[in-house]
Amino acid sequence: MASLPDSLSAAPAGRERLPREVLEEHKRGRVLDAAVEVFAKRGYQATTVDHLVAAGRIAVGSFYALFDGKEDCFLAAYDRTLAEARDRIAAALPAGAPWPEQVCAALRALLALIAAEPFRARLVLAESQTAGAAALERHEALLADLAQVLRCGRSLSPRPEELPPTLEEAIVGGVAWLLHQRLVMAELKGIEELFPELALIVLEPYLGEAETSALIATAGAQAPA
Amino acid sequence: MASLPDSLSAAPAGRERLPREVLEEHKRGRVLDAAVEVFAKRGYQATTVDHLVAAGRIAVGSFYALFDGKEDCFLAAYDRTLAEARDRIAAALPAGAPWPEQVCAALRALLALIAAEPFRARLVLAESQTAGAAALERHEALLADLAQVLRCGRSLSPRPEELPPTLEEAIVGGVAWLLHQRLVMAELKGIEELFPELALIVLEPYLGEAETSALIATAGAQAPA
Amino acid sequence: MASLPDSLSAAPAGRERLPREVLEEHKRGRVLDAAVEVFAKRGYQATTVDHLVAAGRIAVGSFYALFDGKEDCFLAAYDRTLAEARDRIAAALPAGAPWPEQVCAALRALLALIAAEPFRARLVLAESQTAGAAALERHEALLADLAQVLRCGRSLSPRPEELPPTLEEAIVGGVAWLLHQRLVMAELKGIEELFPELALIVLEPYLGEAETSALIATAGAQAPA
Amino acid sequence: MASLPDSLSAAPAGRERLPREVLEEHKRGRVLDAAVEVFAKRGYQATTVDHLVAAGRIAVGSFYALFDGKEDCFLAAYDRTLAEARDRIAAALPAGAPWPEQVCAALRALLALIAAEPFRARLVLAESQTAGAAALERHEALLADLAQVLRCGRSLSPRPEELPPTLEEAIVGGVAWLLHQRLVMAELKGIEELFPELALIVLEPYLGEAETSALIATAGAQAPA
DNA sequence: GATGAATGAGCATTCATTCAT
DNA sequence: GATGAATGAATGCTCATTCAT
Repeated sequence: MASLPDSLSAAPAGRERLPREVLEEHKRGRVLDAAVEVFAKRGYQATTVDHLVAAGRIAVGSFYALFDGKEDCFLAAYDRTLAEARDRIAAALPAGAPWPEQVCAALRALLALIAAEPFRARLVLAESQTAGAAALERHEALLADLAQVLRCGRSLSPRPEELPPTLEEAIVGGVAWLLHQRLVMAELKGIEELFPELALIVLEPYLGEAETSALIATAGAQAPA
Repeated sequence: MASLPDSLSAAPAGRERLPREVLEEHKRGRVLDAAVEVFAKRGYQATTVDHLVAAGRIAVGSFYALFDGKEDCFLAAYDRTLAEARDRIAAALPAGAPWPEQVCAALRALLALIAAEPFRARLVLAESQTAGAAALERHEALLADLAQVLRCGRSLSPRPEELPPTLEEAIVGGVAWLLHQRLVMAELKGIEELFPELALIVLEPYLGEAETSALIATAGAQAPA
Repeated sequence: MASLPDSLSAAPAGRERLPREVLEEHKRGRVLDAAVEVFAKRGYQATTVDHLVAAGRIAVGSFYALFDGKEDCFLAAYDRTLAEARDRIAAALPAGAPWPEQVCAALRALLALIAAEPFRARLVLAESQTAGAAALERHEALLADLAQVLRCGRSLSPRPEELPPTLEEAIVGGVAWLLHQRLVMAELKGIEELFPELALIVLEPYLGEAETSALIATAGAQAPA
Repeated sequence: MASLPDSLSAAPAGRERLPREVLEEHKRGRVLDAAVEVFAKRGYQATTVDHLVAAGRIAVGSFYALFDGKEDCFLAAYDRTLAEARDRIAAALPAGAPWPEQVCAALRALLALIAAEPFRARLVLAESQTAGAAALERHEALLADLAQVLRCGRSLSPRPEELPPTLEEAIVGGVAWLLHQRLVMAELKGIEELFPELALIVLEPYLGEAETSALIATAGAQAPA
């Protein structure tokens, strides 16, 4: 679904660039971009195929050539959006830095992304729960994955064995809920200022209050844009 | 409607109980009980009025005499279920006991309720997020309310001012997420064993790790059924 | 349907007046009065049995004991209203006066009735055309009847044989249309001032312009209330 | 929609006519023709969308693509029918002839139209009164329009100031009523023979009995079909 | 006789999906 | 490959009528 490999492998010829597959992919991309906005604005359930078709400036038939139906379109939009977000957040991570700083950077990048792309954020963090079973599964997988990432922090804890087994799921679920709330209330102004709280909530269980606070103060100073 | 004769004539005799209003309410109750199950099993979106009507053993017209429509029925079922759950949990609280023990008792009661009534639990903790705007609002109000209750624990913390402002929302959201996961995966076996983890997650931020663990050990020993 | 004969024939006994049938009739009358208003306000089609039942302060079952259904209720209301109107107009006629003056008196009485009872007027002159086949038939019968009455005027014409055969139907239809228009537009203020025009339209074909105008001037002066 | 290619490419060749829009309009026309018949036969109220769909040989969805609903369909049928009738009657008028002869020609054309297209006549002259507020408004506008046309005749009257102000409304209403009666009774045989009566009713108030009779005799002789 | 709860046929409308052009 | 007209199953809802109490 991501078009990166295409542009890399289609290199041989000189002219006649972007022949079929690329155009195809480009079109799909356009439609998905439009779909993200429609899903985010109207909600998955209230969105009809006609809405998507109108927003994507394609014919109904083309829509069904591109996707299996509404749900498939949503999932494609979800996957694409999530993949891109992952890439961007990965790109924002300070390579080689210690885990806590990576977490801080990831949180910052996440909040920046939400602020920059509220529709996409809504799609991934809110609508994914109302778009049917497959989407819910993806949402659960995402949070489970993030919980797994968080679990690495246990090695930094003085007493890892005393942390509750589902601590990470709870942390991730809690943070997701905080963001979800902001998203559905459309209160995105200053969402980036949530960083200290979130960082505290996420890191405190592993580093303790003192160290976490110190780190946040430092990280706060480092924050670029 | 027309309960005048009832209240006048129903007092003396022992027979002729449950005259009009009571039967009416009883019927509504039956329908709501059936609705809870249908909503929980099929999901709100996949549920049609016909499903509800069939499960409730009433005619379509009667359904619309009882409710304004599908959503109204869901909200009524939600409200009823939540109110009853609140009552039961309140009844399980050790009056006069210190806050942490109250929290433990509430958590235990909650888990017992979920184990005993998985359909109702699903309705309140899972479907409420997919049943439209009004239901989502109720769900948000519920979590906000629980967060408010939790906020009382701050007075027990050695350094309340250093707790993140949205800590309670995160805790409640995190716990709700853990339960939600179990609910949608129908993994309810042994859900009551989640108690120690949940208690740790909920209380640790206020009491610290040591005290919380001690309390849980005690409370664990006390736990009856 | 009119209760007049009842009260006359039920005289024998001293006490125990108005036993069953009269009460029954009284109830029916109340319901019909209410029905007239409902039908006139909402229109026949938009009126439901529930509306009639609510307005008549009776139970649904009683409604069906009184009438065969909505249409039957309308027809009963129509008949009753029309019969009463006929009685009142008949009572307003100057016995023994020549035909043109009778017509004038009837027209005046009709306009006064419309002004005094707009709901009833609407029922008879407007809704009767939208209340199904039976009602339409009654409406046609009414106009045909009035046309027949008008036909008496031919003997006053200098050249009766040259009047078009359907002249009376046209006159009656024309007047009915004028009134219908006022009724549906709820422009009833000053409807009684329509008298000179209507009288001219009705009588001119028989009496000629000059005589008719003179009569109207006279009749106008005579008009009491 | 998308008629651009058509207008560009359709000019030269002789084939490929009636490209998109025309077919579309043709379909709508077919459906409206069928609708006229259905509405006329069953009456507006008794007609369901399913009836229209069946008669029009289209799918339910197509019906709603063509019209907003039953009422919209009726109004479209009414407008179309009335417009065509106006055109045909206008085409039958002897250009340059004096007003009374124009009126006679119009009346003849109207009666011929009714005889030729009884369903359409029923739709316009009868059902328009039972098809809801919008249709009734159209019916009133039509009669008001015709009354306005008639009002031109006043200049031919020896004493225009003595004609009642609403004379034209009464004449038009009267004639409409006569036709309405025939229509709902399905007595259309020999309806064209109504011409002399109608002409007399319409013209006599302006031209007097003698002149009108003479004109009708002449016009009767002229009548072609 | 009176009541009104219960019924369910019937209706208008939407929308995901197909397929001929 | 692209188009969008056509489809019709599915849904929510109303309301005239019945009948047990």
